Amino acid sequence: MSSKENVAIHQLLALLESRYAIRVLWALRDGHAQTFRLLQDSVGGVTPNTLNTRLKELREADLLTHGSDGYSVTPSGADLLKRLSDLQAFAGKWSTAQAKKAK
Amino acid sequence: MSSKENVAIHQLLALLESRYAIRVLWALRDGHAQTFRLLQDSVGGVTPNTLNTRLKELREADLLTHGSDGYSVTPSGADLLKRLSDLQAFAGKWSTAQAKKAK
DNA sequence: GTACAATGCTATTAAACTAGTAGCAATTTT
DNA sequence: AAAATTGCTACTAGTTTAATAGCATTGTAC
Repeated sequence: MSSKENVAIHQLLALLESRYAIRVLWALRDGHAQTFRLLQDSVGGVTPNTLNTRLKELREADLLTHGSDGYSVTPSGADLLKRLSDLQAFAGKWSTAQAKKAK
Repeated sequence: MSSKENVAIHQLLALLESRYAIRVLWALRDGHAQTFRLLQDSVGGVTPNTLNTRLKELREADLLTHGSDGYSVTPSGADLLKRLSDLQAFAGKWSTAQAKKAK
């Protein structure tokens, strides 16, 4: 019971744990394609080397593609983003709670 | 419109993007506390240095605590895990799809 | 058809992070 | 009082990412 599903989630997390991986997907969550350089700005603070590495990994994972209009998420990537959308709401609550503690 | 919520999600992702961060939380998703060394085994392949760094960060973020029986998630951490639970299902679909492509 | 800007990157060096392994001080168990 | 278990720390080495510069290609304007 700890085999197949655990392997799957570990593979996925190994991919998403790399720095900027989720943020690249997140930047494309509106479905519109973005160029390499625009994506760099959207993500913020990522170097071209790292961005390119992430893009390769995410393409191999079939979470995004590169068409004539730039990079955009695949159906699979869109599915993942849908499942991550709750993070937005959580981040809001969590962030304000953190801010209160800090003072 | 790109300020508060984006800052929040970026703070959260900066935390969760570190290697093993999500997996530490994930290992505690059943609600039971785990000792440092058991956690090391549950997560798998993490060194004590790294695990300790993650635990500090996650404690400061109020996502987990350390009681007399070991480490366990806080209410906030449990909330986050609830919102991440869809990843399990996605990982399953995605993993098998990847396997097909590989052959 | 040629200067121009924008595209997707690659190259290089330095800093930061993580792995691997050993072991210690403090508590709990036997 | 041994022995085991707890949560770590120390140290060195390898991997990942940052910072900055710039190149080759394509399309656009004049």
